[in-house]
Amino acid sequence: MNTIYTKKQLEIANKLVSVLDSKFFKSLGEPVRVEIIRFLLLNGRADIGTIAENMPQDRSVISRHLNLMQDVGILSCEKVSRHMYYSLNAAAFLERFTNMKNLVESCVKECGPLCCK
Amino acid sequence: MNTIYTKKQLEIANKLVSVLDSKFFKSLGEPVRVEIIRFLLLNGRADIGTIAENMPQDRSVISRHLNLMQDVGILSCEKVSRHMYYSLNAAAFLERFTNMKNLVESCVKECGPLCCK
DNA sequence: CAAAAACATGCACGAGTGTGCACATTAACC
DNA sequence: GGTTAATGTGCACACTCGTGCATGTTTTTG
Repeated sequence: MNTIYTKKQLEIANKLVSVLDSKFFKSLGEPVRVEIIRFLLLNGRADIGTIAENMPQDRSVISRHLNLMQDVGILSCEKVSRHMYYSLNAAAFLERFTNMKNLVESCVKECGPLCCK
Repeated sequence: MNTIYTKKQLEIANKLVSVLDSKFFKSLGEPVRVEIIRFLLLNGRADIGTIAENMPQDRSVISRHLNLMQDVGILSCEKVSRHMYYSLNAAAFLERFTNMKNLVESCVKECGPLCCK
């Protein structure tokens, strides 16, 4: 087993674990939630009832999915009277993917010659 | 509910569902598997026994994780005598993140004014 | 040919979670 | 102030899946 790597390699590889957040991936690992993102992209801000009308699941189920995605930081929500409006947090959403892409790129560049073959 | 969107918006939003593959996200939603990726980045190609020695889980468990990640396309494997060697498929791994980042970027640009507020 | 090493696989157990229903809660409307 | 609409929540059920152990399979080694 090879235990010789530079500080830079170690630093980047460890950062990978934090950027590849399991909560974020789990939230996107559920097809229903991706479908919700797609809906919000096309239709913009909407309340729970409207979103649930376009999904096969029960309204309470959609409510829980939305709440979870807001916790992760993908969605923003705002309460207006008795309606709860959700919208895609596009900036944060894009930033997550940009960070992941950049970090994976750095990892491959830094550890590439070693990790492949 | 707003049902007026351009062909381009619809096309990109639908593509999102295919690129945001749930199997891929589920595979990265498990911390053990991210740890395996980190190990392969730092140590390069290794057989199952060597990888399992550095993880708290049983060898059979690691074997299943590796097999799953190979199915998804993250890892490559090669059988040499009775050893099964795994390595990170860096090119495919990076390509997945690059595709996701680019597509999300397109989505936000195309649907941004509509989806946010 | 027997024994050991490396791995795959079947099995059962437990934790997590998506789901739907019933009910509680909050706010607008008559 | 009572009713209705929109949402939050507790609960039970089923299913997925990570885990470890035991066993089977293949290949090397003595």
